[in-house]
Amino acid sequence: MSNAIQDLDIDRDKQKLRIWLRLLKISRQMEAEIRERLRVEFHTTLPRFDVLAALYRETDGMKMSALSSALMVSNGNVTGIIERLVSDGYVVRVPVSEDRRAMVVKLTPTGEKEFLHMAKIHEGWIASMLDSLDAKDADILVELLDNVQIKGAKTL
Amino acid sequence: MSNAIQDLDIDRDKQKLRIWLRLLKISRQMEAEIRERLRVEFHTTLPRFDVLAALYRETDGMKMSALSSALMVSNGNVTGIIERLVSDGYVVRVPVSEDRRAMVVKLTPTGEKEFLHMAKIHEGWIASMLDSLDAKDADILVELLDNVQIKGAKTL
DNA sequence: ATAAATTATTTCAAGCTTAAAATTTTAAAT
DNA sequence: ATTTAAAATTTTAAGCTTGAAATAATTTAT
Repeated sequence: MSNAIQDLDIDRDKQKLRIWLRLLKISRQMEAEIRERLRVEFHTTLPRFDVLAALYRETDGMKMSALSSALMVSNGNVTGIIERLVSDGYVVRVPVSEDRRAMVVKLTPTGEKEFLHMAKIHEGWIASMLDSLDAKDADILVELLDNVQIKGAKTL
Repeated sequence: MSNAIQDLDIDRDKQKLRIWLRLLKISRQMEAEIRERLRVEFHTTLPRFDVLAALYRETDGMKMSALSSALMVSNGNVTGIIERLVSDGYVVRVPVSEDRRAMVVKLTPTGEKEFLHMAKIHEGWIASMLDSLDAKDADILVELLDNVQIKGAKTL
């Protein structure tokens, strides 16, 4: 490979790195803000919110393993979060009759009500945080992001 | 406000939410992959790598408070990470003569050498993960991301 | 000079997170 | 039928993370 082409590759690598660092900064800023608001407004945490959101989409409930793979976190992690949600009455564990190893987790009516309340307000937070983005840029961004494929990573 | 305009606002909110969810998915996928590779290849963690990266940029070292605000994490968090880096010989704590409350943290030669080694390989990981992004789209994306301002969040 | 407020850092308790090991149950192979 | 392998989940140990409280030192106000 010629030196000129090698230099181009290095520049490309640096540009990808820049994209990653910028992506990381934005998502960390937004995540920190969301965590803070969930804590102050709703006395809850992002992992708990994520679990409720996943369960809301599945009316019939989810197995522990389905939850952990949907959220891309470890099994043991979900165990702990569910324990706390159960003791708060937002979620129930139901044994699966066909498979005595498995547990299905479902939202309680209380959990569903609480999630819907939070989700509505949460959507407003996101919109206000991304206020600087005009409709045209948002269209381009959504298109670009939808087409990004992370090579080497598990595809959720 | 007319119903038609209200509907547009709701659509805009949903689009912002979609951008956020997509952004979050990408950064979590990449972060998970990077954490995994740091663990397997270098027996280290992302927070430790982040601290080394911050210290590498500041030859004269950083105070604990400067580190925690640069990384957008709590003071107590940095305390623990630095403790482990010190016991591994990658970092030293130097008392500040003018202010007996403060501590300056610096890379040791070992820490710098180790960081440079990892950083070079890390850059390659990022580039390969974002391989699906062609140069043209990468240009547009970097431009868009650079202009995003997160309203209501602390600006790093 | 003294008191009060601020700043730098650490400690603490609680929760999040992971990988690895252990349990229990189911399925497959012999 | 028995053994073996695979799957679902929990437990455990270690590290990350936070907010709040505690310490210690500096700065500001009186």
